[in-house]
Amino acid sequence: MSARQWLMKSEPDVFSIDDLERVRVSGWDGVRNYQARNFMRAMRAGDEVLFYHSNAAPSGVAGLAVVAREAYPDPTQFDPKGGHYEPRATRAAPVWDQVDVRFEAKLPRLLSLDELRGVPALAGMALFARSRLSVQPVTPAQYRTIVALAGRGR
DNA sequence: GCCAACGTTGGC
DNA sequence: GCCAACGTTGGC
Repeated sequence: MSARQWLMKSEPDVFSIDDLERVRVSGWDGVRNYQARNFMRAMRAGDEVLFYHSNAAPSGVAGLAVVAREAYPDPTQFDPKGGHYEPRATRAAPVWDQVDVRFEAKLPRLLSLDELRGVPALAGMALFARSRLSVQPVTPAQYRTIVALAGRGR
């Protein structure tokens, strides 16, 4: 089966596309929403990811990544001193998963949420209707549209 | 920093 | 199982 496409949000103050470029591969830890977790569980190695900067000025799609490792337990859920501790989780029965993503590219320019909202081909994106969902599927057509937009300029 | 939207928790 | 209270996300 060919790769599928996703959008994943990160606050650039915490972890940006530039950080991913530096480290090349990173675990996508800290997701604490069931729907987002379930989407990560559905990811397969090689799936394509739009790296979205949230809580930014402006927010928008900043780069491309690829799923490098499929879902496995997020280690931060076991750390009582960390901000992502999950008291219900045990090693035998973890609650939260993460995937690893590999840096692919920075887009030639950031595609802001505001600009994406104005693109008719993207009208159905979960990004607009489900603004709080930090991991979400993207259709191949939406993915292609965004990559093409980034290369074309405004 | 504010606050609306919305997901989660917990009392009943 | 309902739903009010609470906490978090994320745009602005």
